[in-house]
Amino acid sequence: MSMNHQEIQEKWQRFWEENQTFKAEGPSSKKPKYYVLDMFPYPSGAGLHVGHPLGYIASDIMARYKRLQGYNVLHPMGFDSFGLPAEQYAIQTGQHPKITTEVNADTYRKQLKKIGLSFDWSREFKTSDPSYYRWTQWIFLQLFNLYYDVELKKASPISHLQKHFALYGSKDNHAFNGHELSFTPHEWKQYSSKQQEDILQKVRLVYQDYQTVNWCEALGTVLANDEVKEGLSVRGNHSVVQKKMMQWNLRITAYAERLLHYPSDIHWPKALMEMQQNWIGRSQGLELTFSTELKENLDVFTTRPETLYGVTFMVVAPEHPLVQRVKGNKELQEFLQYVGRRSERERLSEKNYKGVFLGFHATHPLTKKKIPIYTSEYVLMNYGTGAVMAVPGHDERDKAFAEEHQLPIISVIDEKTQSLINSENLNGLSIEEATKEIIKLAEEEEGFGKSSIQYKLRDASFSRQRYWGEPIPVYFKEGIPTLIEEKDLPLELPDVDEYLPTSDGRPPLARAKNFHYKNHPLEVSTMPGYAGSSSYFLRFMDPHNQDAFLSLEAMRYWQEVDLYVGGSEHATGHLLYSRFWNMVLFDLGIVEKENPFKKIVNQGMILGKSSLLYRTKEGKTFVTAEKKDEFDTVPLHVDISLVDPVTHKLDIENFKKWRSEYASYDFILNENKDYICGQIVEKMSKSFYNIVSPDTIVQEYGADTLRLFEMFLGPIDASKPWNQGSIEGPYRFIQRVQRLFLDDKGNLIVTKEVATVEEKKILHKTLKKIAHDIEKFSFNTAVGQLMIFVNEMYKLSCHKEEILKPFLLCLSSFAPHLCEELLEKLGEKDLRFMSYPAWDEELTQENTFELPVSFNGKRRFSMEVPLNITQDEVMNLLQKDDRFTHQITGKTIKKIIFVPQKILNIVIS
RNA sequence: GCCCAGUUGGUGGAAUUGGUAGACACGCUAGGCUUAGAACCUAGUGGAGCAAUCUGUGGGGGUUCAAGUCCCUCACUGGGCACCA
Repeated sequence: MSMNHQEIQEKWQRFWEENQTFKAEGPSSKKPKYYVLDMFPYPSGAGLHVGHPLGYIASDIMARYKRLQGYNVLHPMGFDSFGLPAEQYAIQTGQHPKITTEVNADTYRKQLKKIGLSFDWSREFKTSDPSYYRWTQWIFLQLFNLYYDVELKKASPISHLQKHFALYGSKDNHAFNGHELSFTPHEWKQYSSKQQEDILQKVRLVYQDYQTVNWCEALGTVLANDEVKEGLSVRGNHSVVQKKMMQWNLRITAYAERLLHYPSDIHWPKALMEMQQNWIGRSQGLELTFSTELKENLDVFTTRPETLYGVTFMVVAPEHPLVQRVKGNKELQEFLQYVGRRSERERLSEKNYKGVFLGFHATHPLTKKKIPIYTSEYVLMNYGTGAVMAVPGHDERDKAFAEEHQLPIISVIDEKTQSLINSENLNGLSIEEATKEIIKLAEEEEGFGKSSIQYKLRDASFSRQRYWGEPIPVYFKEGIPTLIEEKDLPLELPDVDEYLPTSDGRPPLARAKNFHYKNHPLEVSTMPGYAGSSSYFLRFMDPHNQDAFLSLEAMRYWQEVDLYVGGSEHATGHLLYSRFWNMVLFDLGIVEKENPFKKIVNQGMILGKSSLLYRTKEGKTFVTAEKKDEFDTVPLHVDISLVDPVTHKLDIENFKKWRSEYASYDFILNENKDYICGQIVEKMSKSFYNIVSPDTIVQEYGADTLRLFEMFLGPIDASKPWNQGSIEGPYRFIQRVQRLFLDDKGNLIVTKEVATVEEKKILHKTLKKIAHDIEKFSFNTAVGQLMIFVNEMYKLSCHKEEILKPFLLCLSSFAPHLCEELLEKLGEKDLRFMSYPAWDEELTQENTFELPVSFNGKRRFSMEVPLNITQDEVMNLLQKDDRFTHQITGKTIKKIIFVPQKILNIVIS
């Protein structure tokens, strides 16, 4: 009789809770620290499916393993609880999102505990708790009071800059973006408070500005670039248009260069870093000034300075200021109207480059030729200078435009020799030499340009016209955005009668009564979803501190997240914003490390297997999968609980009950009179009826089996379908482990016998391999090793405590409930006071090995030899071996390759 | 279009980084136990062949004594970016 996993789970989960087993020690701990963090979830109404815990289980194994290794492990969990679904539910039902959030978080917490995850729940918070978002708002205050100093390369207090302005005006200021300012100290003093603030807004790290934003009418809010895909909102697929609005923004562009660099001790997946680097999109080039027939010059940015002689026309974005200078050009007006009508999406998909000549010219800085200036959609206002020097000879888009408008195309680089042609005195130079030469000309001799670096990264929009988010701690004093005082934080989210925008289109917070501060109106937009998640990992270090965001002791002790587990989809969102906030806090001396996450592991997605019925297009009939091609059918998702997971046979009776509208339908069956469903692998989703809940698995097989199974599915970072059939393996393994310790009646059969060398060797090799696999995050092979160990014990009929007890410690990170129970039966009180067994290095080594012997690269046989055998010794042995003499009879040995401990290859002819 | 990752039995996946494939598990086959079934235990299991042996890591080519692993090329799958000058 095997133990009841339900009972054991409940027993130990209660034990852990009562004894606060996983509570991390404070910063005064003498132990070394290890901080393992999971990307905390948004608690949705659907609860967890088996895909969610994949990363949690992996990080939990690491946390438990590190505890056994003697580390003080911080392994917290919380909830990213601000967000759209709760708000939309509130709009529909009138229920306060706080309540929805609470209920959903409770469900999540319960589900997570059932899996036996060793979180320190004493540190839990939700981002929507006022006691937490107080500190999110506090960081907003910091950002508001900072500018980025390009000389010091760090954030600095805005008060320094104010002093500079009063003494020297805008001259020689080192503020990022400060070059746009131009005033004397006298003028500064004459400015009104409002005018001064308008200037400061141009340099603050969080600032208000009219911005062309991604406005989603259907969601009634502004979206960040990464929340929009191909002109549609990522959430809900609603259409998104460009609109000018007064918005709060984060000046993340100031940190573009610093965000590009990672310290050498950081271990992130390569793909993740590349994604971030592409997103930041640094390009080095030359900014050139072309004089025009108007008063204004035209600045362009190019990464190909060497093609300067190939410029035959200029193109500026339709939004470029130069375009507005043109008056009374009917064709241009029509064109601008046409552009204005088009959505972002249409503009991007356009491959025929329409454009209009503006009616005047620029002068080429070297040839002094007149170059016509055009405007076209393919040039973007928000990259570089919003204007390009067109080189149709070497740029596809410029070429397409030139062909469309019959403009000359000059080739300046010979394709064969890769050297310059048609470029006057540059002719014959290599691309590299020519680039240098042009830069020299531009910067020094002729002075028409300077080296420049451009980034694709844009400032991040920080306003949302939404209710369920952190209120922005700003009020408007005579129209001047002013911070509320730190002592008055948190600025709590007010109650409203409805969660919709007002009739005049203002955000829901505008509905709140008395939403004022010192009799002035408060900001009514709220922070975006990423605000709450951009510093939560720091707050976990010191979650109950009422006086500070993070105490000095906690910061010095915990330093950074050692291991961060989560999905790679956060590469350009959460992970980038978090690094940015962390860098600002680093500049302020509030955090110890410039980068917050030392190692990141991206877990893959567990996909669902959906079942499909095939309905004929006309007629009320379903066709079995084998015969679906004989009919014209449309697929229909059916709940996987109605389908046999192995045979894919449909339970027709229950299907008809599930969907009564199909009760009268006919079923065309196969030869065996069965209806077989089609299968496809896709994301687990409510709407596909393919969700497998961890709760049912835990109930049927136990939490330990679930944990082992999820780890055994494959590499942690791979996406893989949930394949329920193979859960039997880990389930049997758990049973087999039990049977090593207990007989059918549940009596302990473990003996105190002394272990043999062979048994010890197996144990110590396992201990070593498992430790290595865990460190390498190779959990699937680790589980394999555990299984091999148990198989070996069966073969040897070994029930010796000396061997089995250390094995339990090794297993306990994977299957904690079972191991606690068995260890208790062996007289151990509490896993907390035990440690991962040290292995004897000598016992893990073999002193002989199987040397493969091959001839001409073909393996013929192998022989057991001592580890350190020499080539001569091997050859001596071989002379006496029939298998060798047989092979070389009548042949000559041309060459012998002997690689110690690897192979002996004999080349014969 | 560009960048990255991948392609190994019926299935999920191993392979000490160039050392002679397929660990572990599922499934399947046979046997044992059982009145029977379930569970469990034992053995087998890439393909072909009675066998020796041959052949095999998406296709083609190459480097090497030796290639799943390195190079070139093509195909496919997944992910990211995409008028970024």
